[in-house]
Amino acid sequence: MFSKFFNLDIEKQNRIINAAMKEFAQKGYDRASTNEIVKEAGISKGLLFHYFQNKKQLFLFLYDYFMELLTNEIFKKIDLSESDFFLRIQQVSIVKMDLLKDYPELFKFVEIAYMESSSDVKEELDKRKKDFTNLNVNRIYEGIDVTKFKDGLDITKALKIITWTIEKLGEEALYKAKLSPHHEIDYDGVFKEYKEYIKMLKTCFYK
Amino acid sequence: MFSKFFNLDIEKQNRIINAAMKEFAQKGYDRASTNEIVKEAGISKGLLFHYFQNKKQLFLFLYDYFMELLTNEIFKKIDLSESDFFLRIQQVSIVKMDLLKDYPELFKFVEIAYMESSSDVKEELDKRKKDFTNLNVNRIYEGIDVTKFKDGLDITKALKIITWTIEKLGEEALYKAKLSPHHEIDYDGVFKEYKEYIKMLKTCFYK
DNA sequence: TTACAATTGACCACACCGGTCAAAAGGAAT
DNA sequence: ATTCCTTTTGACCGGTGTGGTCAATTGTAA
Repeated sequence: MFSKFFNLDIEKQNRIINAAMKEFAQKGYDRASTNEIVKEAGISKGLLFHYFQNKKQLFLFLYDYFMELLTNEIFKKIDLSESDFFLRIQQVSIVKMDLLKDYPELFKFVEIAYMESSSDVKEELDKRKKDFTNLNVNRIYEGIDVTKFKDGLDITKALKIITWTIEKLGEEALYKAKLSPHHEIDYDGVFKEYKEYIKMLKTCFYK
Repeated sequence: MFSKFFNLDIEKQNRIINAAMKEFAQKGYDRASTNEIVKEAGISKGLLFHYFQNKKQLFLFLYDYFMELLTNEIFKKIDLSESDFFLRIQQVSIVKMDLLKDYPELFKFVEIAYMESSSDVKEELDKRKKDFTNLNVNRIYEGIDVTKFKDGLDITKALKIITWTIEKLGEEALYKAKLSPHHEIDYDGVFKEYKEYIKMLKTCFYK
């Protein structure tokens, strides 16, 4: 299907993939412009449509490509036998941060793909979602050692509060980075704050 | 400036305001279409531009209109002498929910205005933000009775965890509503869950 | 009947869109 | 130098939708 594309030198492949991903992430499917993609990738319009039949195929290719990359990266680096929830979720956070370093727009792309989905691609996208979402998301909560939590505690709620806090911390870090001069995330600062919150939540919820 | 507009019967004013706000909330400034606005409002294209010089003025008018409405509503219904943080934030949540009932798209509009801001309106918008944001946002944290919190606790962090949890609860409720058949928020269910979370957080952070 | 304000919607020039295709450029083998 | 094939180009196409205009119509009150 995309064998022609994969015969390109990798550097060019990546230029195209990242340019397209960035454009879709910023503007969503409908508003994303193939003209902008080829300009950013430094190739001609014709070439893009030589490798990808049309805009829709390009988008779905990117979706598959990054979803596989994402799951591979996450489950390669996560130790699912770790039963302490805080350590488990810390692993996830670190993998996410690493990915965010290499592909700054990746999560926005995934979010776009998950939420909006213009009618053009919605149907194809929904097929793919069913195979993926809950399967992998819930695996992160599997095998957690609940005996560490205080007795009588609603553990589901506790896990949610912890997850939400960490998510919001990440969002805050991204927002701060956006306002900073070079749009860089202060990883050390974030991690330090992160550990402080974890400590607080542990005294809250652990025995 | 907009005296012509305010001489219209209120029902028509509201139709125009809500149609425009909805369109901007859904698509952001650039993609929002004046054609869609007039169609939704049930007026002619010419009339819109009779009352509002151009798209930019219309957007800024809406921003001012709703920001004033929002602050008025919130501070009218909030008892700032209430020094218990949970009760204080509960008041805010209730006001927000009420507003969401009357203006379902309002918060998305505010978010759009706060985040994206096409270059066309960014400059004017930034001026307005400075006057507003921190002034009103931080007032919600003013005069809180910190003696109720456990000794040695990092209160700033605790307040954040509480705020974030409640925000995420709200987001979750909205997302659920989106998936439900009539897009209705299950207020009773949300409020029940809300109280359970509050109870948990109180045992965490209060003496 | 008149005068004025409110309202219409066909119309404009323009920007940009996804996609095509004849032609040019590059490279390897002869 | 010539051939042949692949890779790459970018001008070009028909189409869509835009923000904004304005001559003409309608409503209204004197």
